[in-house]
Amino acid sequence: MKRIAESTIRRLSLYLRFLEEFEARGLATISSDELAARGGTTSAQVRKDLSFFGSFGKRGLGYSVPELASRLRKILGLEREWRVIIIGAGKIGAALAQYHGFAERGFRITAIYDNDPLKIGRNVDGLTIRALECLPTDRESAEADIAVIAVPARAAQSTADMVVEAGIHAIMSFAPRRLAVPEDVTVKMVNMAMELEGLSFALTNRESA
Amino acid sequence: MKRIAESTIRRLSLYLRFLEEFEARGLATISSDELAARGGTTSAQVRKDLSFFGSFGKRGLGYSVPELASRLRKILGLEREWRVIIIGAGKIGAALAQYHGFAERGFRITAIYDNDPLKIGRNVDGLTIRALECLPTDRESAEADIAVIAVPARAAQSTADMVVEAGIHAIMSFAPRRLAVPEDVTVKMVNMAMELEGLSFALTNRESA
DNA sequence: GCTAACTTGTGAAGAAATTCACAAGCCGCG
DNA sequence: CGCGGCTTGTGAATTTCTTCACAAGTTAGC
Repeated sequence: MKRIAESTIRRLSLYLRFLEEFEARGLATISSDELAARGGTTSAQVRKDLSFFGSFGKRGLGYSVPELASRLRKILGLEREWRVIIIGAGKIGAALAQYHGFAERGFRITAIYDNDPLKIGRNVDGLTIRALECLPTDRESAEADIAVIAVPARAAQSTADMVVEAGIHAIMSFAPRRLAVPEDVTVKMVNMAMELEGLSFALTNRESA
Repeated sequence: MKRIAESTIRRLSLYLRFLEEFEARGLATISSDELAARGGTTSAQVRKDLSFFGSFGKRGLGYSVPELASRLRKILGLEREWRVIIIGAGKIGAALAQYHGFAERGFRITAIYDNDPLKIGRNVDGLTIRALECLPTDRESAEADIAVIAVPARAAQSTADMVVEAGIHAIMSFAPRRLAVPEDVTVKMVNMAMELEGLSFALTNRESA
């Protein structure tokens, strides 16, 4: 299978959300044009994105909403539950642990770690913060699919090493730096401050302003 | 000025972080190669990114750390403070309001709104949650530079309309859908669940797995 | 002041992503 | 059953982004 662009996956994820809305409203079919309008893209883009995975539509008619939704869930791997551990119980880590939106989409948080003795043992939304040094031997981390790294930037690489050692193959990192990992480990960097800086740039460089 | 790619801006933002680290450590100069290594890119990419804005380096020597940092801050518009309002005091909105990391980078949260009577009047980290209907007349929203939209997806568009009406030109939205706005308004969509789905895809489609 | 070792800045080449454009297929109606 | 109106799927064209490669400039050492 050819390598799929990250932007394609991001869009598939978005299409799925629109389909879920349509599903809830009981609509039977949808055209690439309607999907595109909601996603802010073009119908050709929608069809091209889908074409990497097969042909799911009917010419002249469009796509069956429930069928396409189901196919996308399968493609994105959302038919199962994923177990997520959070490392770092600071502002970001704690906020994520308390945010229930992920569980609703099949990402269950199973443990949260920190290395601050003042935090260890405390409770965050039903989860007890554990000592980071327990990570290598914990059942939860051994069974986890995804690790969220929410530690200070300088500790990010050593944390990533630990996570890789524990056999986890997917990392979502909030630290603004590249993490060196084996190539069978996928890293996604997330950083809201950087997004805000993108807006700051846009505001600063507007025509008028 | 030629249109600058979003990916370029994102990288500039990242370079700036590395420069700040180097600055703190007192290093005087850095080469494009060193910046690239930390950012997971190539030296040519770093130089190309910078070249859109001028030439800041010295051949044979590299870049002056404090000077390049200062230039990047200027390019990104980070020499001033930006006023941010948050709309939606649910899980995400409240978490953002309590997260002090933004203020540290010059994004000061000046108000938070909700339309739930049960939430209005409550306090979140020193800010009183205000009624959404006050937004059009509030001084804070009139003076705000950036609006964070953290409301349910179905309310996102009407919220965006309100924000645009209030004269705000930059929106960070957590709702997974395209927002229709005038072209002098910049929208950035952020969605952690979609990022997680990207990891889910990667895990599902690994060679071995 | 000359040479050797570096590093930038940038056109040109190459790769990747997006858009175009149209043949092929489906449906409904008379 | 044939025609008209739609919509998909996909090669080709186009646009955008990244990488290459090298001239030009800088410093350090002798």
